Amino acid sequence: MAATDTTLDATFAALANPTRRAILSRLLLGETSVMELVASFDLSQPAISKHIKVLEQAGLVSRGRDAQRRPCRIETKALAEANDWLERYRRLWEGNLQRLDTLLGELQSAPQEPNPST
Amino acid sequence: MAATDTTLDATFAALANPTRRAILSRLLLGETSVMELVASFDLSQPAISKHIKVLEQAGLVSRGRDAQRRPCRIETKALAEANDWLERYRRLWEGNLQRLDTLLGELQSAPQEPNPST
DNA sequence: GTATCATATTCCAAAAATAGAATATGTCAA
DNA sequence: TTGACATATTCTATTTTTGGAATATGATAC
Repeated sequence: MAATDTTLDATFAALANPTRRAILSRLLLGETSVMELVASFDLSQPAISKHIKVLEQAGLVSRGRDAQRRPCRIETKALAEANDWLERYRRLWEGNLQRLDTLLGELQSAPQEPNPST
Repeated sequence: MAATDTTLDATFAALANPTRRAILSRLLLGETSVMELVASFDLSQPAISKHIKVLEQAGLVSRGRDAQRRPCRIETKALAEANDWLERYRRLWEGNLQRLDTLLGELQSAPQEPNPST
């Protein structure tokens, strides 16, 4: 259920490119063909096809078939896995900060002297 | 407040490497010096220093000073921004699926014939 | 000052990412 | 069939990433 190292590598690497993130944005509006994406992105058709391939191999998009078109749609599983990884870190670390805050709060509850410099 | 394209590029690219994610894991246990990381990772000291630099430039870690040591600690801001980006997509897309489910549910509430193949 | 330890940087090589041009494949319509 | 359109792949060049060896810098101890 948890993402493997390799899966996360592919997912984060796919998300590290602004064109690919923009493609995902576009796909939020609905299934989109390659040529539609080419029209939006000032990149050659092969370049867009390759970006789609990267997204597909990372499991972030899947393809359908509509006559000659191979419409792309977003897949949330890989997105959710990357999300889970980040969430876990964020929570653990914010847990640390929370404990630090608590500690500092406790120290402050038993003050020795007023602090001169703020 | 929202992450720029460039920020997200750097953050996701930094997270796309398993060694760098492992470094972040280690940092969850607390501030760690470069040499401690070198001891854990079967990579040369320069290699580790460079990974730290990537993480630092992505805003994922910051450095302190402890005599000759430059301990690394995790920074949550960049992590949170990447997290927000993913969350937004996940929610929007799951919203789409939700609406689709609703639509299918509505269609099913007014059935024409029993469905023969499950 | 010098010696030592921790870290950073430079230099080099190998591998991967990115992009376009040309070309191949696949699908449909007539 | 052929022609047209959508997409994929190959080839090539450029850039970036990754890593190690050697070296430089920086901080401390003496």
